[in-house]
Amino acid sequence: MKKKPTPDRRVPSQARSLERVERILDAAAFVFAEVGFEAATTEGIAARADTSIGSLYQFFPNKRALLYAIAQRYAERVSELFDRVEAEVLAGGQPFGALLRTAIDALVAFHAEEPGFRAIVRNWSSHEFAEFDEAANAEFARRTAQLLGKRAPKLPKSRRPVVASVIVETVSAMLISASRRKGKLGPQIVEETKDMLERWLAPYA
Amino acid sequence: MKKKPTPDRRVPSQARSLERVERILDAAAFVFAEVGFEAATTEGIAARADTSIGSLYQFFPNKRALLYAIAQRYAERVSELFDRVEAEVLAGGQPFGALLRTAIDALVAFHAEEPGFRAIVRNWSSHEFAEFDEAANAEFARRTAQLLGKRAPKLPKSRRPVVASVIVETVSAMLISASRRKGKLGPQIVEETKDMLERWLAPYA
DNA sequence: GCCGAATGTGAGGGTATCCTCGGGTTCGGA
DNA sequence: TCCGAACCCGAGGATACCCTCACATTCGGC
Repeated sequence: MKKKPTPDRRVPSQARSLERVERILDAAAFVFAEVGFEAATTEGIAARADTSIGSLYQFFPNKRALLYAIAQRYAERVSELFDRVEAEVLAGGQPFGALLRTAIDALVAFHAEEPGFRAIVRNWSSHEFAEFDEAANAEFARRTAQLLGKRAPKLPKSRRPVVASVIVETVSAMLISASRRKGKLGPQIVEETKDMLERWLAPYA
Repeated sequence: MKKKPTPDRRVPSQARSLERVERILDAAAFVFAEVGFEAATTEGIAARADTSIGSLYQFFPNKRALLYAIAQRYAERVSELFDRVEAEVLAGGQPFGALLRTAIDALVAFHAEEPGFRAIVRNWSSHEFAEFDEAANAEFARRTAQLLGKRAPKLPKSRRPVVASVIVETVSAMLISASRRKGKLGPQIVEETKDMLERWLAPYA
């Protein structure tokens, strides 16, 4: 529990180092998603990025900065996903249930194909990253609550934040548990979860 | 990723050592629940148990054995909780929704007051304990599926295991997320989750 | 081609933590 | 009371891993 001096790092400017930083982040995302943050080693990440441990520390002050960088890289992508859902809401074409299902499918696909996102979701609720967890959850819950305001008018305004929290927690638990199962069970879990959420929320639409 | 030799340990026989083992387990449960498994140190656990690191390793071959021992200690208690719910089901007095709510309340209370149980649930889905996670989940899901067979006859038999899995994952995610919130938000999350599960499952009753 | 800045490297220092081990202490049956 | 077994202890060996640093290499404007 020491204070971290957090020494400054060089900001990459040449194309060579920019590409190297990208490779390091990809490798870190892969390794974090694969074995978890604690078990991951910086040397392993450097090796997988086909570079040296020294280069890694040229650009990242410490291991945790890697996770933060990945988070930042994906925050925007998830935010775009929200944007798209909001656009759908404004277009007003889809019924509530279909909208929910589409959104969840998009998240599941994103989670499946992006090791970076998996790394984030997996370590989401880790002890080490309580503040980060809090911030991410607050952001997602806030936007979810906004959507509820538009598509679930029968839901009392005071309950919106809580309902949004439950949605966010339920969906992220689903992502993790579904991705851990082998065979057909994963997709089945996703489908049942969609049913659950839809039936729960439908009366408020 | 080495093979663990897992050397044998002495089995406590005298009252003195039995009590010491209990103290060590209590301390381990507390520390694991407090800071997480990875961040916990065996020396810290020994200190909190008011004993020495040497004594700890007299009875436990390694750190992970502590978590397993705690799990075993609580497996029985949770099993008893299931027994009670099953008895209620057989008695047949309570309507489905009330039964669900009672069961969840019991779990929430248990989770709140037992650091051992918190330690287990928290590390439940940790990477390091995949096999253990699998086993625990399978057991809880199996019993939940049985209960569904009795109280949700309209649910197709083939969907029972999946629905049971979703229930188990949702409830454990709820336990963790609710216990992390300060103030009234925790209990509110519990209430909303109960609503969600009840509304989802009611049509199958 | 020259040269300073940017970049790359990996052996090793520092530290944290798991677990052992040899020696001392306490217990409890005879 | 006696004695072997059970128990307790904590310094330190072994290991793992984060991160630094001094030096080598490459880049790119001139």
